[in-house]
Amino acid sequence: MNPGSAASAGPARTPDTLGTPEPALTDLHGRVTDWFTRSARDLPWRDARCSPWGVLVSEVMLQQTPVVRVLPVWHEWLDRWPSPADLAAEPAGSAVRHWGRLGYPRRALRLHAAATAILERHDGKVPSTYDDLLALPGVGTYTAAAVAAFAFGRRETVVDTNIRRVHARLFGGSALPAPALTAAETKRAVALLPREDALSVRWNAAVMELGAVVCTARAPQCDACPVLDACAWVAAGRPDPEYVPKGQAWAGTDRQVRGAIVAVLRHADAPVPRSLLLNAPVDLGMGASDDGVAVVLPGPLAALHGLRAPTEQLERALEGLLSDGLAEELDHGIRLPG
DNA sequence: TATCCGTGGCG
DNA sequence: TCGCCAAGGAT
Repeated sequence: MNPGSAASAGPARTPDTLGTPEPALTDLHGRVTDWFTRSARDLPWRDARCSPWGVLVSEVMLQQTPVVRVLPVWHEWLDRWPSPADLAAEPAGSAVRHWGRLGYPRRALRLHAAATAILERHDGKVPSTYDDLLALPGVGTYTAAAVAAFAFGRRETVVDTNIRRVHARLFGGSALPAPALTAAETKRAVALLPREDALSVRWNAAVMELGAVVCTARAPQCDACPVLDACAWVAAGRPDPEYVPKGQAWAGTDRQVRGAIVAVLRHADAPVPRSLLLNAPVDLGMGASDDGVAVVLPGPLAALHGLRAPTEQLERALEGLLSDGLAEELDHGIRLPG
């Protein structure tokens, strides 16, 4: 049961992948959490008064999006929708519109669906267990563990990209973790987790923070690291990464076109005619019409047509948005989902 | 499991 | 300048 008490001979050891004696592990816990106490960023979702809903919203917004860009949108959302019921009472398109430019707007859609599910299945209260959280739309293994831990104080094994990188360097001696999460990594994270609930929560938050501000991907600030002397990667002379991360293509992709279309819809106050999305108007003036059909801000529409995307791609991107529920088509045009 | 899904700042 | 990267999830 206790991962660290399985060894037979010699000092108590955590499992093979780690090989760190118990006292050394306790020392690491203390040094990293002490560092966290001293230098943690003051983020609103870390405030003790922040609701579980606020934590859930933050975790979804932070999926693949930096803290600095999340902050203003998070405040706007929590102001506007202080509870899951408040969001669920609105059309899904409202969530997408107020998502701003955080990217991956399907997350807004899923957050709205999660709010609805919370209302229907959990009496409007964010569930506190890993399994119940995992069942919510847009909540995967990371987010379920993070919310259970940070909003409810549960002992969960939280594994995000920051924690993976810290573990890879500190214990694995590698510059970067494997391309995809491995079973061995999860096992190691489980073995490292402090036994006591409150300490495990701080450990999760602290290692994540360490990866976010010190043990960063590109230019790690090793001089500020509380466990520099224990780092296997530094001890090995900071070897280069063992593989080349494949970059994310962008220019000319469907994603780029989808993003441009959603931007148009977000700024439109009425359904936008399909023809206006697919074909560049002869005169790019205001793109507006007279009898209440559509008024489109010129910026996003000009940006869309500025991509010079083939009509076929525009159509494919639009169909994708429609089938994903990020847009809906009415008789007179296309809009965010009502 | 590999791929798709946005956006913008930084080294 | 431009590729890399950011508290992932769903399929």
